[in-house]
Amino acid sequence: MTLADSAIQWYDRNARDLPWRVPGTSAWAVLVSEVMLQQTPVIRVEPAWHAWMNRWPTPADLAQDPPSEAIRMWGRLGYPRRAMRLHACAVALVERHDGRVPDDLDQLLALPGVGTYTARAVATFAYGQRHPVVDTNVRRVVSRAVAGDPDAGPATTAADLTAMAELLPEEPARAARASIAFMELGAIVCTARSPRCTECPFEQVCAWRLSGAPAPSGPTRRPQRYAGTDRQVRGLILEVLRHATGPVPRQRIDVVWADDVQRARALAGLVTDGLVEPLDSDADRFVLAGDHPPRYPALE
DNA sequence: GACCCGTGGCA
DNA sequence: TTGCCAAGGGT
Repeated sequence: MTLADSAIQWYDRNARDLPWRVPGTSAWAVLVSEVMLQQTPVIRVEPAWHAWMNRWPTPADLAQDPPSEAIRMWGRLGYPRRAMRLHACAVALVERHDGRVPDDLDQLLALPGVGTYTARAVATFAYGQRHPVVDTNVRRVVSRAVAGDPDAGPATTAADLTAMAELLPEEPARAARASIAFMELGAIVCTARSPRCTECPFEQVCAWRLSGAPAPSGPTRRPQRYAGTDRQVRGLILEVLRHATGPVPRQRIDVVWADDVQRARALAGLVTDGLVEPLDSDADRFVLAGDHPPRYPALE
């Protein structure tokens, strides 16, 4: 039995019940789930995904609202640039693809916020095509089971895709199932910390396990700080703007962080990224992108 | 390839 | 308590 076979067998008995896996889920719904799942845990994505799909069932629905609404709906999922790109993606789908999600890999890749992983995930899970789909889970599982390494090193896209391609069954539907099975395995059994090897279908064949499951050696990747970074300051500023019902005076932003230089840099970054817009030329009021106050009809 | 981009939960 | 980590993408 191949690795893919045993992974699929395990998946059939142990897969989580996730709403975007329900047969018949639209490609748009799959795409939204994939973008939300970029660096955000399933447990936090699930309610947000339901709310999002309920409000914007199709790309056209989202494209009709301003980016600010997408940023607000994004809530505290983190990396709000993803919300903005998902909105831009909806606009692109309307403009270039008649409001539908394309099934072509290159067309998917050309969409805002859609990279190597997400394009392949949509083509595979929404359209049943045969592509290697490699995320952090797959890289870890393959790294351990096949290469015998405790952890995958830095992502090397081409090599990762090649490695996974060799494990895929020929039949597309079964290849897709193998990919989701590897991902699920990495998510709930072959975890980064304290893997549950006794529950793993690869227990008897895993190269890492067979070599005694050595701990990772040498320096791992450098830790990601958060406290005190620009990211924290950006988060605090955006938090204020998300809850605002109108233009926010600079004074209300000034109070979220004491360091003038860092605060100004963070705000400028948000503007550069297109998440925030200065409302006036002297930049003393701010809004979320596209969130302009009503104007006097006489001026229109 | 290195670095930047949020947020929260858990060991 | 705090470091680690979570279905990446863009520059």
